[in-house]
Amino acid sequence: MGLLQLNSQPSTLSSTKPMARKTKEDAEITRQRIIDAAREVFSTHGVSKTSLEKIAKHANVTRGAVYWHFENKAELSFAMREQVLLPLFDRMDETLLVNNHNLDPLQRIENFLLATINVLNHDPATRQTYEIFMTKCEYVDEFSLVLEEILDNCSDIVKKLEQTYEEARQQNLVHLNHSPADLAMDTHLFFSGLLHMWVKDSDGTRFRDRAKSMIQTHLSLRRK
Amino acid sequence: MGLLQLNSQPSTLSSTKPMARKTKEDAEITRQRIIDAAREVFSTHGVSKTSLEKIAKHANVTRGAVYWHFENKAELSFAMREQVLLPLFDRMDETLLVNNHNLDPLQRIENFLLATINVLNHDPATRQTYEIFMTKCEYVDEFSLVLEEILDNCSDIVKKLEQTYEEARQQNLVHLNHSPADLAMDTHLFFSGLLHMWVKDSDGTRFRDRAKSMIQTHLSLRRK
DNA sequence: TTGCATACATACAAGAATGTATGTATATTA
DNA sequence: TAATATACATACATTCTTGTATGTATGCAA
Repeated sequence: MGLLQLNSQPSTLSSTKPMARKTKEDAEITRQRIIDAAREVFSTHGVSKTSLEKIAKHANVTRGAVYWHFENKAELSFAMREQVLLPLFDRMDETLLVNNHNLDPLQRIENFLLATINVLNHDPATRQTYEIFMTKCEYVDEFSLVLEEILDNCSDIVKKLEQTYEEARQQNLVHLNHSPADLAMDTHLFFSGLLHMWVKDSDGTRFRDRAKSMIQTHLSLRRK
Repeated sequence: MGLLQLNSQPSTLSSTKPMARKTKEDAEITRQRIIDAAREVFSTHGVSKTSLEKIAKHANVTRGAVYWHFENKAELSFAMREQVLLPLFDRMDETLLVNNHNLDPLQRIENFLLATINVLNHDPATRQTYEIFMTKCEYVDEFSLVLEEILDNCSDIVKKLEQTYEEARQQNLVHLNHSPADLAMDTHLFFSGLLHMWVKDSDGTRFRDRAKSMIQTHLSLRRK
């Protein structure tokens, strides 16, 4: 699926003569096709056991094309990761920090968590990318850098959660005997665990259906 | 390290003549040496990029020995995993369920979480194994089975936590508006997230020192 | 329109890893 | 003590994968 010829050229539908393309737009399409193919193959065979040859074939190109657009498998997967990370952080800022529709801070936190789960439920690309980087990827060599990035991002999330909990404290929505910093970290750890469970329950029978309910429970646990 | 000759034979310390051993005890030692070597190499290079040749050399044996004791790399890593999982579950039952020293249920939960972190802090083998299976292993092919096991184990843990929270409820230690099941799942997700953070913060500068404090906070959040 | 850079495809060389087959010396058992 | 199974070491064949080098057709710029 997703492997139909996407040429803008007169589509001679048989690919007997692989004609060389070159417009910048076509190249960009090829690049994206490679990323999409990589995601699909990674998610079934894991990063290590996926050769660039498999990815290329899945994208209807040759390894030449892959090496043209990406230095190697690691760089390709990093590009793949960025495509879902950037929207995630945008969503976080929008949902969590912007005072939407006069929602109270705790509701904004709940909405942020629910929104993330929603995206995972409805966007296969995001879901697969999460699965790949959480259960089908080994954080060694070049991938060690990703671990550092993840820790940085976590700090960022905790910081923003803390900011929101601070608002909640000022509005007297939470019990006063816990600091916003602690509440933020507890929520972050909860959500991190939730995502891991959600991803691991890939057939969706054991945990995924409980996720949203658990988010509501978690928030109600700290509302005054 | 850990590669000293462990022969019970007259230790001709130079290994110029690799003599064939055979007592059952020696074989068991060899088997354990292979597991130890695998753990060390896995934890630096990841499972996929570790060849059986590397493991064998690190254990001062040949691939022949590895293939004698284990079917393949997957089976070897499964054996490695079992060695830390069994003690974990024993510890859980002891710490969590047995009514130690008349500790109240919430204290027993706290102790269980703290004890697990303590083991990670003090036992390098357990720590490395956790790191391997959380960040240096891809859950595809044969390893998919491990994911199922993990989900089963999680259900087990949640069940025991729920049991303990039920005790706490009966002793009026927690707020009554949350079910033991929800409290248990929330705690499990918290701890799952905590372990992932703990493991990822491998240099220990960002998160590990906060772990114990976060556990105490988490428990105090639900104490009446 | 000529020429160069782009966007690939193809070809090549080399190493690495796996599984198995085989050799072999020593414990163990009968 | 002879026979067999154990516990490996060694050798071999094959497959996969990677990186790079090279070929080439086309878009685009001057």
